[in-house]
Amino acid sequence: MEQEQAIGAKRVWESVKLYTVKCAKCSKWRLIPTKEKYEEIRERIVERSFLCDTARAWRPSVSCNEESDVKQDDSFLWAMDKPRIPQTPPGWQRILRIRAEGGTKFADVYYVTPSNKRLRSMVELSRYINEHPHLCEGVNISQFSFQPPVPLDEKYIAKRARSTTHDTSSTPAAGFMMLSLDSPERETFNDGLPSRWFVQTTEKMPAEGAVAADDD
DNA sequence: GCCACCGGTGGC
DNA sequence: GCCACCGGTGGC
Repeated sequence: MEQEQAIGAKRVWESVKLYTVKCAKCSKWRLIPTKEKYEEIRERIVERSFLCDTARAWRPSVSCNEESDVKQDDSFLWAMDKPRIPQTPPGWQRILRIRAEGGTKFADVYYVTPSNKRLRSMVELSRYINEHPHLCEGVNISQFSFQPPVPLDEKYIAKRARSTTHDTSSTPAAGFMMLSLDSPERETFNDGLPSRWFVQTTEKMPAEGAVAADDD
């Protein structure tokens, strides 16, 4: 039997590095330790408000009296995520890729299948499920959502290809990211933004992987 | 040659 | 007007 050797070969790089959710009571940001936990919270945030108390499950000492885990300043790129996105089925990955600043879109969502195939849309997904029933037992399309987050800083996206040719040294959006969830209390944000999830990245990163090594 | 990334567009 | 979908392509 061939192992999953091939799986490690393809590197799938998630833009989001950090996840945070806002306490519905004190409005402070609490970091979420894992993507899995974050997805669990995100799925049910509307029904179950997130509180600092919730974070005690992994951080017993935390309370509303403590300072926010993260400051909402511009050292990060923040994006609002959507609630009710289903938890990713076991064996699959839901990947968020943030695009470079100044483009026409903010982010792409895709799923990586148990056989390490990258799917870009519901069309591709349902085709895959049909063609690989043995890999997709107990899985159906209601468990998937390609809904991307939106940038908190709307200037991140160029509204449209404009005549103004700005020669930005367009930095790759790759960086440390933080995905965070606002409290679900109010239904409308400032300009009727639909939900209150956020993603953050740090400032510019030189390039993917460039930082890691001191060379050799 | 592959595939990550981006823009175009058709359907709503 | 928006956005889901997918084709093109540039960089590896």
